[in-house]
Amino acid sequence: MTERQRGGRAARAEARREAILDAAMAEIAERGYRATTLAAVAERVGLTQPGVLHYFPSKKHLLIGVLEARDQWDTAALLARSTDVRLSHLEQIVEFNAGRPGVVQTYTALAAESTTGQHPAREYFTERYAAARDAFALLLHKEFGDQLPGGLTPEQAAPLLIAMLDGMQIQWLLAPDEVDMADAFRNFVSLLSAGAHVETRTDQS
Amino acid sequence: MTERQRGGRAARAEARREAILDAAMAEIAERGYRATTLAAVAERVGLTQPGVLHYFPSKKHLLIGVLEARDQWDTAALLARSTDVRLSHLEQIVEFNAGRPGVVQTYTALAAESTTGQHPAREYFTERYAAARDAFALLLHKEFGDQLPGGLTPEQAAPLLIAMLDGMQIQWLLAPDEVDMADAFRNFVSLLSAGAHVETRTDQS
DNA sequence: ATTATCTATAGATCTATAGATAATGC
DNA sequence: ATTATCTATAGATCTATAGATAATGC
Repeated sequence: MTERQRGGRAARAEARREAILDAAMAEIAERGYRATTLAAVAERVGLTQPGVLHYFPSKKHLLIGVLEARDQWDTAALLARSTDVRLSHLEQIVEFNAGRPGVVQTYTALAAESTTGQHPAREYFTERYAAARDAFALLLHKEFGDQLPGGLTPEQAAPLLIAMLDGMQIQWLLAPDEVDMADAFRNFVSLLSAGAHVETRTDQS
Repeated sequence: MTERQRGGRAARAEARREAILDAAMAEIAERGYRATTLAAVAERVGLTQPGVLHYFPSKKHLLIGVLEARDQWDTAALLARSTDVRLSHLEQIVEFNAGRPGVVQTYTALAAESTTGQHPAREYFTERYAAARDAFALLLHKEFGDQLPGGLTPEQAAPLLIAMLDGMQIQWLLAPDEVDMADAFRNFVSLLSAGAHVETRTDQS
């Protein structure tokens, strides 16, 4: 820790790596992974292109680095860690992310891009979505029990909720002024709460 | 018509163009637009790469051609044309498309890809989604009136429905065995019908 | 004549490697 | 010594153009 504060060689290297990841994230958010060039990432951090490759030996390694550095904003990861997240927290997260385009954008665009061809992140996203479905199902179960409106189970509703968030992301990225992520989320939750046999009394009613 | 059957020069040219569009569509579905090469498209139709450029003067023109040839499967376009489409028809379309990966896949992947950077299809998709939101809102209005479960209006529910379909597409492309598009659609419709003040009696109840 | 295709290639990128040089810390 | 960066460049692609040749139909 003192070492980090003093700024030894290792600490500065770590700072560089993070700066490169930030730059890569921004580039990927703007162009997608395939259209991102190492040179553009390099320029963003003030290095030459081989300079970047000193820290990440290939473009693929860089992508993996970006994906692994996700945990702060990845909702699924959050749910996996925390045992007691409720829908109201999720709303805050959605709202927070809506204000920071670059980050979430990176993930939705990357996820969609990863579905095509032999993409280096395909496996990553396949596993991530499977985990997200489980985590969301658990959350919905805690929130609504095992009977949702329309006779849906939490397991059936979870993928819909995730899909809705991803799909809204696309619409929002294309028309940020006409579409509101947080509103959409609230509306969807209303749908899930609608039939709710008021058996789970909410604290604010 | 007889001209087409006889196969005049123009007719054969038209057939070529369509074959090229099919090939391009397949390539784009597999790799996305940016990763698709003219050479790969050419090989698929048995031409050389400049041979393809004889029909579409640039890669961008080819993409535009693909997008404009969409009308058969584009749900939004269908809704725009037909005045009386109901949710049950929509379900059939979803089911039909679920069996023909390549086509819908192309559009969802392209739509997501178009959100990044200066993508040649960005404007196309922006307009398409705006039109889709209107069309779906109209459809929902006809189906459920102006009061949906959770107090949602058709205008609020329409983007959610579209988003859900797009998002499910991503999940399905990543895990075709764990995810079912048609099921998801039916489940979402259940959600929309749930609170439904049984004023519209369903025939099977 | 016009249209369809081909070969050849210019020109633009991009990733990744090789090898040199500068800076840092034991 | 080790690490950080740079310059230079090989090698791989890709789009698009130029120009030649073959096929087709008035």
